[in-house]
Amino acid sequence: MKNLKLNNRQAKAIETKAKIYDSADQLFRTYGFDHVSVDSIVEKAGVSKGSFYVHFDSKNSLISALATDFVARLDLDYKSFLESFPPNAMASEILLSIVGKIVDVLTLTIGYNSMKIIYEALITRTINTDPIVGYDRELYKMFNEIIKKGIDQQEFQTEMTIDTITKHCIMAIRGITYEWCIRYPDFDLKSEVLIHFKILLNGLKKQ
Amino acid sequence: MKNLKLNNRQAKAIETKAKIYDSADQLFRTYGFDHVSVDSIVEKAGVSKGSFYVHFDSKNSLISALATDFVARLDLDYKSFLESFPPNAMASEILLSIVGKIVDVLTLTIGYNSMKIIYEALITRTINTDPIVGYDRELYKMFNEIIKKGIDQQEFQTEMTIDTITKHCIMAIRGITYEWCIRYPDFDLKSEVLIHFKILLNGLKKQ
Amino acid sequence: MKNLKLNNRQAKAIETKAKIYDSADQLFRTYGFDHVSVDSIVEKAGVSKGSFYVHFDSKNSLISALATDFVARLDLDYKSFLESFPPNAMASEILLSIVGKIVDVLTLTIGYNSMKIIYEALITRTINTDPIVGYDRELYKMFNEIIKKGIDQQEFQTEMTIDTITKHCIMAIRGITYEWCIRYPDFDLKSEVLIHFKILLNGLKKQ
Amino acid sequence: MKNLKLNNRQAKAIETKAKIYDSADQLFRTYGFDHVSVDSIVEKAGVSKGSFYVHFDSKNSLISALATDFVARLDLDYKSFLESFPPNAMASEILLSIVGKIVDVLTLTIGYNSMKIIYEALITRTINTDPIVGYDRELYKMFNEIIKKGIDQQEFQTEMTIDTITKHCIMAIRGITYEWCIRYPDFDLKSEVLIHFKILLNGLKKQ
DNA sequence: CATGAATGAGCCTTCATTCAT
DNA sequence: TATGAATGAAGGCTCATTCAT
Repeated sequence: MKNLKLNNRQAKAIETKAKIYDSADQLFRTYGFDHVSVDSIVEKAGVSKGSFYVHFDSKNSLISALATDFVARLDLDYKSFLESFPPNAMASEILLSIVGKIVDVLTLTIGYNSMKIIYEALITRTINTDPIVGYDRELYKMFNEIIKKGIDQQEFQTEMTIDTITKHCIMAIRGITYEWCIRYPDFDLKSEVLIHFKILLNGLKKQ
Repeated sequence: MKNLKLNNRQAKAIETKAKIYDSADQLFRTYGFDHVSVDSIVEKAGVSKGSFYVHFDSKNSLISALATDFVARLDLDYKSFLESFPPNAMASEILLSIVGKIVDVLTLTIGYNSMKIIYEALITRTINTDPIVGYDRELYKMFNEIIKKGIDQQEFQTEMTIDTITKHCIMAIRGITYEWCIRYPDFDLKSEVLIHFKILLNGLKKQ
Repeated sequence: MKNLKLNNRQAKAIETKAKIYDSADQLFRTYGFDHVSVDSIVEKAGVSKGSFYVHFDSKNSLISALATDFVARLDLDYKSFLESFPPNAMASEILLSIVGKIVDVLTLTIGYNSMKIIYEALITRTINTDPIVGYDRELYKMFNEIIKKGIDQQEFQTEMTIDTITKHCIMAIRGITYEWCIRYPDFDLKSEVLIHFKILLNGLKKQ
Repeated sequence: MKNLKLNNRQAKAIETKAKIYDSADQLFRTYGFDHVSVDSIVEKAGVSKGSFYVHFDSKNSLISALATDFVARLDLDYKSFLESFPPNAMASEILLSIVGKIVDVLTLTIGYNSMKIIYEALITRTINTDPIVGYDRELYKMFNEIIKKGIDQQEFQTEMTIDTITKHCIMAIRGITYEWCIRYPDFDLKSEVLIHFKILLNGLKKQ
């Protein structure tokens, strides 16, 4: 009986936390981390301010949690996309496809607003950036595999390590996305990324 | 004689403005635009708050002025560096040299702190970003010339326009610098930029 | 028991709000809305500035609340005064009495200082003027009844609508009160209002 | 020769003063006294801030000068209008005409904006209100004459002194104009003034 | 007379966090 | 767990006036 009560309370607690989490998510995507106050979050969630600090240490820790989950979901999506390729597909093709997929997600699913907010947060470092830029992020592993395949298939040169090439590919995407963020709306992310990768892949080819 | 007197007054005014300007510059470089208050600027400058608003319309306009001047000085420096090359130098060599020079300035002269602040401001768009990212910035013109030379010398392929290549080169630098900003200190800007350009130049070569 | 506790907290909060409210009321009456800062209000109330914004959205909303309550109390007073008249009293007599009562309240209870502040605010429109000048204010209804009675009793002419006469009566009071505000202390509000109403009532009589 | 120079200087000075005066006039009419800064006045006038304080003791004294001149011009206009009546015209007719004329000037020539600003200033008393509300204002003399004529012609009752009636007439206009200011644009000044005067004149008639 | 740089008090509002209940 | 009142530092900006030149 006591357990049951506790479970009820726990369930309520989880629900409360979820309400805060979801409200924050929506608000942040719309207005950015800096322009959303704890007040507005709890108001939208319909809970008290005190509750907020019961469930999250600070505004920043909520942001971090949000970002981590977000990236994890993203990479899961990319992974399933990647698994849809036949084993004998060429690495450069796969690379171009996944890059295209990523850019589509950035522009269509996530959208400029949210991306800008994330890229702001990354450089402002009010949050733990590791889930997003850490080399153990799932995304890096995926790229790594593809590059490795390219080298094994003798499509890519071996002058640089797989890790190096991986890093530079993802860095390129991030760099061009940053450019997109600061040039929006006068910048077509997809075409620019594809152009850049065309040069990069050309430069990586075994000659 | 009257001119002299006026000049004295004007000189004082210029001095005051400079004190504000310099104090702001130092504080911004250390703490970032958002974390420096007008109060702290005028305190450091040893002038009144009213004086601040005599010389600058707002905190933002001061930031803009600062950024514009900054970039102009930078490009002047790059230009004189560029002019030191012999006319028959190869485009890819010049490109690599100037890129190296730029990175040296970013890391050694300007420093991480200041760069991060600028990159923050760029994405936050609290400032007029045009002097920095506008395609009429002197830097673009310099790169343009070099690329053109490379094409004329039949070193680079002609599949893309000069402007496109120029943009992608500078975009690459900016992208990697952004990466530096979010990875510092675990990131060697110079070596990464050079690696990236090695790939890029390789991909741009006429084959 | 829990309710009791809650009530204690709520009581404290109400008390805090009241302290702010009362302090503001006193200060406004003395110095006028424009010359009382939020700082001075919270200082007088002995609470923090943050508390002010917990209880009121803005300085202006406090002013509005103050004005609305003020007028409501006033009209309640007038109403009870009005109800003290015997049903067969003549309309002109009642009118003269209530006008006299109003003027007494304005001069003796409220006082010149407060009145001037309200009349300033009315014309500056820094506040929502509706509770004071809106035709649905209780005062208008009272006057309406009296005028109607006067017409029913064939004391007043029927050339104008009841509403028109009502408006002009109240407008006259307001106009003369404005005159008082700009001529104080060289102006006897009561005698001037009575003279004016003597003329007005004379002009309204059935002939 | 010295005189000539001085005269030139004096002429310049007068011109400077006029420029300040005119600029202030325009700005005040548009934005109100409180919302026009000395800075904006001198900017519009194309003179220095120092010059402003050479010619006017303060912002307030400029406002006062402006108001005085303004009223004087107005009354001159009313006077010439009054003189156009035939000597045997009835007082009530003249009164109604001049009142109509005044209201036309208020609404059409001066306009709501300026009137509101004046009525604000009157009650705020940042300025010397005497030129506007002083009983020695030309307007009072004109009304006085008309009322006197009405009494002489046995049109008006003699229960009140000429001065009293005069005051109440002008007070009525001012009161209704105040009402206009706080109700604009939902208030037709002219028709309301005429209605009010119809009642008043009716109440003043000899019976 | 003219200039305009300098002053500095004043003002409203925001917000993350704490803590007693 | 949940509440929400209370805190207080921080921040950008306005403006009438002065005064040295």
